[in-house]
Amino acid sequence: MPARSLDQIRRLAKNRGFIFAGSAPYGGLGSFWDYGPLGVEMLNHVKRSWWQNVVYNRDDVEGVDCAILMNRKVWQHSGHEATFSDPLVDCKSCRARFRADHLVTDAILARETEGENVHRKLRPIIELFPVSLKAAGLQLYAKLRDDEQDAEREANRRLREFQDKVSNGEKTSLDEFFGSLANIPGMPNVSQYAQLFFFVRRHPNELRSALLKLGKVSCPKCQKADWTDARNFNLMFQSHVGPVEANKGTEEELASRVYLRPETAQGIFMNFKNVLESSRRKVPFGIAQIGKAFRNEITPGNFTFRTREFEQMELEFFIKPPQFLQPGEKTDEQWHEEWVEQRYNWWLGLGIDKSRIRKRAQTREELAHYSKATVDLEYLFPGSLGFGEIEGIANRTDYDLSAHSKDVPEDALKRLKLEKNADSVENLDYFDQDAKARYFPWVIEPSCGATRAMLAFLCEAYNEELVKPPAEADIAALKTEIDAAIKNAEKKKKEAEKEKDAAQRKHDPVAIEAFIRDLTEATTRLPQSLAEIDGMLKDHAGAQNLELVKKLSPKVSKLAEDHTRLVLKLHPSLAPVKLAIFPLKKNEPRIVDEARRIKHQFQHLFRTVYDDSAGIGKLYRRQDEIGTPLCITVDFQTLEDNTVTLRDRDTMQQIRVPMEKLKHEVFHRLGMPV
RNA sequence: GCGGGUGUAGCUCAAUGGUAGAGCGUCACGUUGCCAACGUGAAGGUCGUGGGUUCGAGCCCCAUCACCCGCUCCA
Repeated sequence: MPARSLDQIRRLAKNRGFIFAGSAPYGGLGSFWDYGPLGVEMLNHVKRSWWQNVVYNRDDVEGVDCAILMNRKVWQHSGHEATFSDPLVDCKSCRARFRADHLVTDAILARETEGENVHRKLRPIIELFPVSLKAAGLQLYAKLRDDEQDAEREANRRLREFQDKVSNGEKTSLDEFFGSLANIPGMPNVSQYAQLFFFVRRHPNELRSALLKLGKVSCPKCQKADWTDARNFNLMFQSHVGPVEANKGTEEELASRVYLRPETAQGIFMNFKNVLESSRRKVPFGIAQIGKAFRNEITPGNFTFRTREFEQMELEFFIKPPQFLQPGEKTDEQWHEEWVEQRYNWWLGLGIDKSRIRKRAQTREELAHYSKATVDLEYLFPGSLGFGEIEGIANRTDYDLSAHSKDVPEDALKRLKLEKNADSVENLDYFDQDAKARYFPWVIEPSCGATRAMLAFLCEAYNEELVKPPAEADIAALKTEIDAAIKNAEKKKKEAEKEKDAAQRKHDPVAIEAFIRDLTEATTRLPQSLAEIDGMLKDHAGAQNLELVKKLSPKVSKLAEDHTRLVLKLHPSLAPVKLAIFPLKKNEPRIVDEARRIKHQFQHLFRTVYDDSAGIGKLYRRQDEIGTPLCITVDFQTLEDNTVTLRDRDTMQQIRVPMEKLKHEVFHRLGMPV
């Protein structure tokens, strides 16, 4: 059974030297993580395995490693500078800059407080103003979600119609839009302005721009109502090349500004021609790259799942556009499908269980405008995270290479919604000898997070196994205490239910109920579920602040620790340490010498450790915790017949292996070529 | 971003406003003939950080940071 919470993984990762919080002596820095001795080994293995899968094992892929900093124009023409999130607008009159969504919601609230149409349900929201403006929109959103999901869907549909009208220049107005919302069955009876809160927060810049204009929102600074279109604040980290002291936005500043790449892909596109010519490749072929990427995420979190600095493994696979295909050649759809399968199988091959990984085709609404189709691979992470994207395989058509080229046919520009590129001095196109045609290749892009992959593999490998059953009397006593804890929890639940004011509640009755249900169920599976219950008492949302649970928890922990082992069932190729060698008796020089000799024999091949600092049982458990697949123990018999015991991590079984067959046996079990 | 919660040794957690502790882990020595053995000893803390109240703060107040849970968001 894999990890139940990311907290377990975080603890193990810290204790054993996989992953540490960064800048610890200074209190850390939000969501930056350092990889320790074992972490760097494992991350390297993840990357090497990927490289093996997409580069070595194929005849049609080359690798590159590009600079993290690139000419700013790369990011302008890739679209990143313009379209990376938070919406900003400028006042054309006084050049002040504002968050578009804030402006709109501010204006709405101002009208509300002036007495226009304030509904009673809105009063508590208004009272929050101006401390938590957004909370107002969110509360309405929560209300919609809880009570009227159908209404929300219908409202969204009408909103899209409205947006289309605005962007097509058709005649419409806010009043008309809200009029159309009012007759949706189940729509909460709150004012138009409250509704607006909700929509402004969640919808795109076209709408925000339209609202600014239609709503006649005036500039807080100069009172004029003349706005630029809303555009997105970008999530790219900025830096400067060379010494610059100019103010932001000035010509001098812009001239030296660079961005830390938010994806590695653009470096590949920049080198399309270099690789093509230097490696004498023909389409179809691919270019792979592994490297760091940076995004100034608004909400990082969930351990290493979403961080501002992370590592990507990306492949851009260049193929013929559909119109040049000869009979029998693979279409873009077929290539896409093939890469989805290849990548999916990579995950399965490294031990991800089918029940926890899924392919999910993005819906048409989700697709980026250049993408024809995208399939996400999602892993079922523990706890609240749930299914999270670990890889996306996109069909990017000819968007990227066209976007960076100087001469692109008019019809293609129109189709791709691109402007003519006056900055580029090259055409990233390809002359196809067979088709006797010049074209911009299409691109299939499998893009995988290396650091996310490592997290998924850790979660998948995490196992707490019962190795020896506890005494029946201990189990019986434990059950009695659990019963008491459940009764106590039920009492707290009832107390919480009586308290009508949610803000005054000490407990969340829904969470407690789930906790009681889960705990009751797990208790029936004792003693197998011992470790599970231990974790539940510590991490379950409904277990927080329950007195008896707090008392029970250490007892369960003790019992669990005594009878379970923690083992990372990592695929051998991912395990940070492949082999550990122990002397059975550390005070016997002949045994110690022989163990060290064996370590020396293997250490140049892969990470190998020698350890004699504890009893043999503890030495095994230590290696189990970090996922070492094999342990070798040298004992007295070794001195007589030159054999050692080889112990398997997963089964804990040992066999005797003669020294001359040791290398063969180890290689075989590690899945390495003998 | 919002709401709730938690910050004390590497980890899990104790400690009426009055001398900072336990278990586990780590290290050293001894012992130990295969699955978290034992003995002795040691290291490790300005109690997340900064202010305030007080004769005195781990504990009370304010601020701030980090993390967790639930929403929200999401390359």
